[in-house]
Amino acid sequence: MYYLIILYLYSVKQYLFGKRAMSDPTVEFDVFNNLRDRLIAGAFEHGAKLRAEVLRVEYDCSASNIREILFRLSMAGLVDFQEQRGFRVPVQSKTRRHELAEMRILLEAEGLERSINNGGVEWEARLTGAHHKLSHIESRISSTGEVEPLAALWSVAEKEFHQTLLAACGSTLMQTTHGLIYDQFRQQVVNAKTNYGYYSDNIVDHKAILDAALDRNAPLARQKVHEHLARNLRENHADIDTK
Amino acid sequence: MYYLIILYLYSVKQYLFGKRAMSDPTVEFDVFNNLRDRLIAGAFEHGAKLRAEVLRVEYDCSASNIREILFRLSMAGLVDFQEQRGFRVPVQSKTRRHELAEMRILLEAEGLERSINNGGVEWEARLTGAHHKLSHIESRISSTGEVEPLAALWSVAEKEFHQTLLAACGSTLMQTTHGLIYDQFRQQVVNAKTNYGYYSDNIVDHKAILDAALDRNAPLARQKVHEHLARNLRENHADIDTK
DNA sequence: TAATACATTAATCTCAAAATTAATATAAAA
DNA sequence: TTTTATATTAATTTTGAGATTAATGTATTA
Repeated sequence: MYYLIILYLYSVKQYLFGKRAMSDPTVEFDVFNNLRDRLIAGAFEHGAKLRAEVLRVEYDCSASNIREILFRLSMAGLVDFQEQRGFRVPVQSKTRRHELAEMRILLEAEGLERSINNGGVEWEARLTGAHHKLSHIESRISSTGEVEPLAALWSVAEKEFHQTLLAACGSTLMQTTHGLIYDQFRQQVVNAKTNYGYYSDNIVDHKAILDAALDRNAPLARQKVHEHLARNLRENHADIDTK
Repeated sequence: MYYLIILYLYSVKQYLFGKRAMSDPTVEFDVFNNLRDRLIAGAFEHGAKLRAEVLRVEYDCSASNIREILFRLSMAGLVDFQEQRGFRVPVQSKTRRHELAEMRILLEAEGLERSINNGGVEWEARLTGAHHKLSHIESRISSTGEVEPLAALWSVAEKEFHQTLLAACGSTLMQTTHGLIYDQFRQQVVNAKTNYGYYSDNIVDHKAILDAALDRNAPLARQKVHEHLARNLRENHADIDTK
């Protein structure tokens, strides 16, 4: 039928203008990652509506694409969805921050202990490298006293360090689960008006965790992870709406 | 403009044929839950392709609808997605079952301890009730020796019991996370050819967990949860493809 | 025979518009 | 004035079809 003609014309077009490489991500994939990063980085006001039509023009794609992506992000806990009334950025609440911190402690303490037991020298090297990059950034922050200019760099370095704690735990499920929780925690804590979730104690905290890990001291490592994150169980973050 | 005429005609149609109640779930919601339940119950062969066109006619909706739902289920870990080559039922693997069991132990032990510390008499009542229903079904299974006829009933009762263990832990995040893990575990274990994940030791296991919880003996409760689930870390489930 | 290129089919991905519902503004009634 | 009902606008949900890519079959060549 004439379907073949269309396919042929399409192959001619591909020959003339080139085609997308198979390894390239689709539009969906691109937009998904970008939108996720923006949600984690606090690019939207908490509680703000995420209208498909608005994002559609912003990303130059269809509303269906956006809808699929928002559904996925809602399953990742980064977007709230209500039937017939659309998608929203989750509101920041003390309770939610509290629960996310607890879950991080549970997963990172357990995962780190397993990494300490299973990991070899290559894991130690990876962890040391991640810590080096992170502490470099944090010392620059502490010298200038300004988080803002280095917030983006710090975010990726801090995530890398904490993910590496679990890198040798032997369970991809534990790592991916932790990744989801970590992102939600970051979204809850990040606030453009203040410190992006950065604290001055971070330098000593991260160092203590690193040292305990390299010493293969699992109980101490668990304790240091707990101390590092337990701050979020106490402080009120008065700058953030408590709702 | 003439847009209003259409809206008016639509209101006439609603008057004549009735309209969906606001509390009713949308098509999406319905199909999502049904498809999730089927995936957990083992209605599809593991590794089977989930083609949007097939499911579309089955559920009498559009392919976009199915696509959105499959994306959501993929984020829940119940469906595998690959760009440009669609959705599949996850294959059953020993590694995955192992990791899911480990995560269940971690979450249920921790969650149960917190429930023991926080829960009141109403939680005890709920747990006792859930166990009563479960043990009733399990004793019937053990007397007949046939799991099949009661598999569906047992599945919901077992989930209810294990969810109730965390019901008073004070963290909705921990409960929802556990729910996701539990469903994936069930999907991995369920196999229509064998026992749906049921074991004869379940009766004494569940009873031991209940007793420890009612005794407010957190360490013992943790141990019993571990013993109950650790079976999945040892046995090979030779009946299931190990891949 | 095996491997490669091409033709064909079948799937996935993208899109825009129609169908349906929610939200808002306005008028009528209490 | 307050409330309620109605008209209007704006959003979400659903659909089907076109665009693009993957998978399969067939012929050609080494």
